[in-house]
Amino acid sequence: MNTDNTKSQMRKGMLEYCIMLLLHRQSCYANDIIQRLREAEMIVMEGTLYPLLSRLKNDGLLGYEWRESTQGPPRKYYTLTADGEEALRQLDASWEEISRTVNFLKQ
Amino acid sequence: MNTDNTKSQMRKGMLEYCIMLLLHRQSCYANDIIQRLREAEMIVMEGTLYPLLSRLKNDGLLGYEWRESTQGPPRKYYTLTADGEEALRQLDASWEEISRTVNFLKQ
DNA sequence: TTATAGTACCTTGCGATACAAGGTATTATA
DNA sequence: TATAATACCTTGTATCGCAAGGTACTATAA
Repeated sequence: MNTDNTKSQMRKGMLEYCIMLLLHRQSCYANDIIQRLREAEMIVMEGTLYPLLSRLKNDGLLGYEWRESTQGPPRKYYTLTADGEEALRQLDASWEEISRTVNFLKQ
Repeated sequence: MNTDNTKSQMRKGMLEYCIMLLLHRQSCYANDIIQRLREAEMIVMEGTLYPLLSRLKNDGLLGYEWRESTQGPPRKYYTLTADGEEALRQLDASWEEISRTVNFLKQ
């Protein structure tokens, strides 16, 4: 029984949405995001996150700026662009639709 | 902006769960499932559904039986097995967890 | 009887993406 | 000066949804 696989599949598509929800509230750099999503019980790997952030940036949904750190190398802080905020609103709607679907099917 | 792509990604992982929710209530054959999920606003393609049903059957989560049709060729009706019911309960828990995560991130 | 349309099942090839593993660069500390 | 810690990124693999194409059976019309 591969429930773990299905479970991870269920979480897969939600990742972008969750990351955008996070960035809607505050700018973050990669390790911030990993940390905060872990607190929200969603595990993300570095190898997943970096390409995903690049993808969203190339799509114009995210921007970033370098900030110095007192602890090590500089950090790349990502922020939602106006297009990103608009996309997030559409994803909010998609999430609502999925919720409705599941609740409908659960009767 | 590829919101459609992200939206479809969001739905991706939910498909198995939704199909199992459906089969929990009644046995269905493929076109039944496509029809009923469409009513629940979740679009599924044949090329997606058939391999998915085979996968779940091979994992022992679904069984099937052939039934004659008055309208054409016989139909393959799928039903949740006991293992399938158990897996569904675990997916219910995963869905609850994802809901909590999203609501937590939405504040 | 034969041809056509409808229904139902399945497979192949492609693209997208999460993840594991490995790599590079910068900074602080021993 | 060497090591550890932090931070960024890339490559290779496996999975999976989807579009397109294919086979088979049944009913209907010519």
